[in-house]
Amino acid sequence: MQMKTGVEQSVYAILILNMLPDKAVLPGEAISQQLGASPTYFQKLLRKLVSADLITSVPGVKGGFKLRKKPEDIRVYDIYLAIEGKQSLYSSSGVLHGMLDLEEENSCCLLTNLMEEAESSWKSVLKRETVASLYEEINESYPLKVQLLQEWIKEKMVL
Amino acid sequence: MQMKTGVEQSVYAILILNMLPDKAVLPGEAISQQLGASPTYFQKLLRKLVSADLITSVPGVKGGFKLRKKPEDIRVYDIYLAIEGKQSLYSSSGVLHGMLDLEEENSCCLLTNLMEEAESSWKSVLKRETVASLYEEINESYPLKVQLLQEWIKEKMVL
DNA sequence: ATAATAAGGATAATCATTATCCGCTTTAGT
DNA sequence: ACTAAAGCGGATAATGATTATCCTTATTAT
Repeated sequence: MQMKTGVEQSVYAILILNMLPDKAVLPGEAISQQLGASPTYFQKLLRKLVSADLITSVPGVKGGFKLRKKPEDIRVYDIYLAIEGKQSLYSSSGVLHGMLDLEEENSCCLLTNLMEEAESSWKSVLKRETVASLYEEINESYPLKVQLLQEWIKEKMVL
Repeated sequence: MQMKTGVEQSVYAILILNMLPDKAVLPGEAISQQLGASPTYFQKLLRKLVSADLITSVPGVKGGFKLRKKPEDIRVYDIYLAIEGKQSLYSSSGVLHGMLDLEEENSCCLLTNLMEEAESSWKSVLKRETVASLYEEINESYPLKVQLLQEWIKEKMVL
């Protein structure tokens, strides 16, 4: 039971896009290189972020990606959800049914309630932090490195 | 990102063992049949529960498994931990490092803190419920079915 | 001694995740 | 209009974790 690495990559990808000037756009390949991710698969991740309305894509020769929302309005949870999907961490396999030989009607499952509560507790923490607050943190911790990243972005961005 | 089905099976296995009279023991194969689980793989799960000191095993011709602790002292979390292991839900792949070209020293990772907090929030819910409370619930919901299960246990148990 | 059971290792089957490839569409620049 | 650079979407392969099976050994009641 491990979170997909795609979530981590997506969060940092969005942090990079957050540093992009307005109207500018960054090609997916540039981002994947900076993150050390597989370019082709990383494009699939970006697609999911687009589908989730977190970023927008511009096709064509000067195309690329940029944020769709303000960083304060993108929660880590949104990114998690975009990549992992809405499927819950636990899904009953009906073991209780077999064990007690239950009728179809009463399909309740002891564990399901508890697990749902646990999951929503987990999610609520992910909902607290936004891209804006992450960027603040990272900028306070490594202002110099962020500066360098800014310059790299200016090289690679288009428009 | 899905919890192993082994967690669900283990929880219900332990609920069955909880209904076992003192000194009695239940063969692993009987349990797996009742749960509709693969017998050989289910034995592996039982081994993990033994290693975690949640149940004890008795080898030999009248052998089987029984609870090691009182049901009030077995939390759902203990079972989860026994099966899933202590590995956390999120583990950083060092994407941030590559992105900012960080030195080894400052190996902190933005996301790791948040994810750890989320995970401990998730776990704290699993720590609330015990086998005893689960048994109460199930017995209140399906007293008749539990009765039937009791009888089945009396047939299958040994010692 | 035999039979039933757990223990443990090796290995296979299955499934989700990650990765690659290819053909298509869109658009800026010439 | 043509070309090149980018995103889009489908098919498919590679990888890795989970689940499942098999076989051999150890333990113990009869």
